[in-house]
Amino acid sequence: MKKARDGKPTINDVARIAGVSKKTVSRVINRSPLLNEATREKVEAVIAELGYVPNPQARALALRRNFLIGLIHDNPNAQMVLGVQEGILSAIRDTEFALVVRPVNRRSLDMLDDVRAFLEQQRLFGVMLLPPISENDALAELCEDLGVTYVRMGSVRLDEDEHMVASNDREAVANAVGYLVERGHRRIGFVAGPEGFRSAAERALGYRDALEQAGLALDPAIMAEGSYTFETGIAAGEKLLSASTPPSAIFASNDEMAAGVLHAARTQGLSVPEDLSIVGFDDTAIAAHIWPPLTTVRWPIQAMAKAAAIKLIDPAQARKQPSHFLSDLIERASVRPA
Amino acid sequence: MKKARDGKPTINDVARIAGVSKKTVSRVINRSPLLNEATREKVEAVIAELGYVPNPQARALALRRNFLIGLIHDNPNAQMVLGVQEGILSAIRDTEFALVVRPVNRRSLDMLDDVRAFLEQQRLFGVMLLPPISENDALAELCEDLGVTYVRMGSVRLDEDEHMVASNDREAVANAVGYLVERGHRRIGFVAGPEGFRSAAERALGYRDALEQAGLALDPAIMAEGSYTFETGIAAGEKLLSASTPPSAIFASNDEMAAGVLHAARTQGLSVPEDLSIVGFDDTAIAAHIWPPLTTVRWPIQAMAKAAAIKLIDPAQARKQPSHFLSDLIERASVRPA
DNA sequence: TTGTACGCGTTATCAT
DNA sequence: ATGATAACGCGTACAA
Repeated sequence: MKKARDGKPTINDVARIAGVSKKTVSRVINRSPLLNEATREKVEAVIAELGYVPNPQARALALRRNFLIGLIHDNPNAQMVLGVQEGILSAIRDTEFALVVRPVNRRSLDMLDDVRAFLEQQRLFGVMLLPPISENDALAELCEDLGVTYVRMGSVRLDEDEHMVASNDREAVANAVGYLVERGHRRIGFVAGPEGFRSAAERALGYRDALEQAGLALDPAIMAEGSYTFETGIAAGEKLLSASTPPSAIFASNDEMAAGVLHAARTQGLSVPEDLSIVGFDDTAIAAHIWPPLTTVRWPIQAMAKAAAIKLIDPAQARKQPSHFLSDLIERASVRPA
Repeated sequence: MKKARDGKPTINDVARIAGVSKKTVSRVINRSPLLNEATREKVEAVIAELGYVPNPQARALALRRNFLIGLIHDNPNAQMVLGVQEGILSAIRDTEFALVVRPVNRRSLDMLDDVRAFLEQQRLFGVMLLPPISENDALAELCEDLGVTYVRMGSVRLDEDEHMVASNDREAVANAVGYLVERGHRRIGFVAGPEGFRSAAERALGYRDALEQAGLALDPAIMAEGSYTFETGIAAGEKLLSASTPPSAIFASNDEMAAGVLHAARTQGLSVPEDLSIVGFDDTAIAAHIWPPLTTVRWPIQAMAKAAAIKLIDPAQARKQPSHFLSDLIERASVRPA
C-alpha cells in the first residue's frame, strides 16, 4: 500500500482514508442513487479534504471515450471563430469537457487526410464544423466513418437536425433587402460572395426573393461578385456605381465587401448614406468602426454554437435544442430613405 | 485472445499479428534505438496494414502526463487570439500535441479559482498565458504550484526567459513616435491605454522616451487616457483636438482608439492625414479597413506564439528560442509630414 | 448498500 | 535485442 506519495491523490487514496472501497468512491463521484447517505457524506468529506479530482485520462481509458470536443475551422473570420469558442465554452462550463481547436486549410489538397489523422489520433468525443468547411459533405462523412459525432454550423440546413445548426441566410438577406425596399429604394445593387460558398449562394437567393417580392427586376448591371474581401468589395462597388443608372442602395454579402463599397463610393465623391445606402452582413468588428457605422445582419453566433455544443455532449438535451436560428438586422447609420 | 473486435486496433493486436510482444511494438512506436532492424520493419508493416494509431489516453495514463497544451486568455482581441492559435498550431503540427483553449474573465473575482479548477481537472502538459492576464503574477504562481509549466506572452519581460516571450512595446512605441518626429512633427499627442495594463504603461514609457530623445516636453494638454475602446478613443481625440494648441499628430495606444481619434477628427472637420497624422498600435483588422488606412505597429504574434509553444513542449529547443521580439511599423496612409 | 476482481491500452522494470 | 509482468487510475460485472 502506497501513501499519497508525490502526485495528486487518487481514488485509491480516497478509498483507503475513507475506509471504503474504490467502487464506493466511484459511485459517489458518479452520483449513483443507491448509496447510503452517511457513506456518501463521509466520502465527500475526504474528497474535499484531499482536494481529490478524478483523472480524466484514466476515466477516458476506462470509459473508452474521452471528454474533448474539437472545433475544426478554416478561419472564416476571427470574430466568428472566437464567438463560437465562447459559445461552446458556455455550454461545457462546469462539465468535464474541454475544447480543442484545429484550424485547417480549406484549399490544401490533403485537408481531409489532415483531419483524418487528427481525429484518429486524438479520438475526440465529437467535433464541430464551422463554415465554410462545414459545407463539405466528405468531411461529415469522414466523421461518420470514424465514429466521431459531429455538428455542422452553416447558413442553411445541410444535414439532419441532430448534426446541424443553421442560420437562415436566405431569409435574413431577404429581410435586409426588404428593409431597403420599405425605405423607398427601388434600385438596389448586390455584391455576391464567391462561388462555391454555400452562404454566398443562399444570400444571393435571398436578394432575388426580396426583389421578386417587391416586383423589382434583376439587373445584372448592378450585380457583382466578390470573394468576401475588402479589395473585391472596392472593385464591385466601382462596377455598380458606374452603371448607367447607378443604384441608390447596395447590399453586400459581407461586411468586408461592404466596407470596400463604402470606400469606392467615397472615392467617387459620394456620401454615405446621403447619396448611397449600404447594408452588410456578419456584423464583424469593422461594421461598427467604419464611418458611417454599417447597418448589417448579425448571426446569433454564440447561441448557435452553444446549441451545437449541447447537441454534441448531451443526447438527452439534443432534441430540445433548436436547429434553426434567425439573424437580426442591426440598424446603424449607413442607410437612409431614398 | 480477442480479435480486433469492433473498435480500433490496439497494441495487442499488432503484437499478436506481428508475433512479438507488446513491449517490442511499444519500442517501435517510441523509436527505441536498441531494436533489430528486421523486427522493426516487420512490426511497422503490421502497423501500416492495420492502420494502428496509439491511444493517447492510454499513453497519458501510463506516462502520467498528457499531450494537451492550454491557451488561457481573456480575449484581448479576436485577431490576436487567432494569430496565437495559428502560431501554436504551427509548432505542434506533426506532433501528438493538441491545443485546448480556455477563455476566462479577467474581471471575474473567481478567475483564479476558475483556472485552478481547469488545470486540476484537465492536467495539461503546459499552458500559455496571453495578455492581459499573462501580467497577473498570481496566475503564474498558480501554475507553478500546480506543477503545470507555463509560458507568458507579454509586452515586456515579466518572467524568466524560459517562461516568457515578450515584445518590446516601449521600444516599438518610441520608434513609432520617432517616426513622427522624423517627419517634422513637434506637437505629438498621446492616447494612453487603461491603468493596470502593463502594455499601456510600457507604451506610455515609449512615448516619453521618444519625446525626451527629441528634446520635446511632455504636455498634459495633449495627453489622454482611454480603455482601449473605440468610444474612449473618440473622447480622447476630442480632448486633444480642443487643446489651445492642438497636436499635428497623435499616437494612440491601440488601433481601436486610433479609429476613435480619426472619428473625432472627422467630426471636427479635420482631414486625415492632411490636418492630422495618426498612428495606432496592434495592426488589427480595423487598421487596414478604415479610411485612410492606419499606420500602426504590429507584433509578430504568430512567431512569438510559435516560439512560446516550442519552449513549452520541447525543453531541448527551449533555450534556442528567442524571448524577445521586435515589432514592425506598418506604414499606411494616416501619416504625412508636418 | 458495498466490495472483489478484472479490463481499458500503454509504458516501465527487470529478467533473459 | 526481446519478453513477462506489473503498474497507471478508474469503471463495471458479478458477488456478497
